[in-house]
Amino acid sequence: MLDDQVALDLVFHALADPTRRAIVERLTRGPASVGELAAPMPMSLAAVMQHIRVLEESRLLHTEKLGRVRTCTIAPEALVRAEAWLGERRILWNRRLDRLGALLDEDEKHGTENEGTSS
Amino acid sequence: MLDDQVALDLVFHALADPTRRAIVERLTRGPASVGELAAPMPMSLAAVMQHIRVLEESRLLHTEKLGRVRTCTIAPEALVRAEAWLGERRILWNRRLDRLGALLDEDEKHGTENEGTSS
DNA sequence: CAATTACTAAAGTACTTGCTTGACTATTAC
DNA sequence: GTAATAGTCAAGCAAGTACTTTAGTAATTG
Repeated sequence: MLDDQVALDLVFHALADPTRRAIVERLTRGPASVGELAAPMPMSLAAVMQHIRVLEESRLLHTEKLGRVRTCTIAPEALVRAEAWLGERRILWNRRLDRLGALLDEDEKHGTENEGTSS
Repeated sequence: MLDDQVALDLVFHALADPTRRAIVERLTRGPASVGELAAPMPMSLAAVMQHIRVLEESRLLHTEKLGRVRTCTIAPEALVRAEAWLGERRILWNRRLDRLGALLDEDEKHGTENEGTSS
């Protein structure tokens, strides 16, 4: 529960940068080396490496070095976790709206005037 | 497309903080005033106000002031947008894995040995 | 072997965050 | 009107971020 919070911190923070999202987008099309990921980016390879480290620490991807090239692969679990958190919020919010709507319908039938949001 | 990127930057950055996620979680149960949101937090009301501003700028919530109390309400569109981005990545990744799996099955039938990741 | 390639490590820097405190402004209550 | 409430503004600060450059190391190639 507590580590869960930290994990979400890391994932959302990792995704809050366009370069890092671009890396994730690239990797959904298949694994790539650090060099391949850096090539289209308007910054130094060292900078891209730092982004990769952030993504790895957030568990959005994992890497493996073979010879002199490090290959990066997406690791979907972290992505799924973030999606689950968002989905949960959406569901709870919609459920609440439904309840509110139902209450309003009830009130309409009985001709009452107050909203009835249980504080 | 370009503003889209900025919007995602803002939403993910806003969600990368546990205090702000707690605010969003609270608001999924219904609107609340700044004071109500600040009460359970281990920081000054001014600090909570700043978090609320970040959330508002990311369009995760909207606020309205009536008399001397400002009421905050969740605004689900931004949340849905972030969820959509994540969902898209997951779908593309799974589709790729399916294709890869199908190729491996094919290869097995034909008794070939190479993987066939189109570089 | 020497040169190239593919990364890695470290230090420096401009900018941004997440707070704080203190002073201030409107409402509302007594 | 005076006092309490609910929020706002702004300055300041410690820590963190997103880069850079420079100087490496370990694999591969010719």
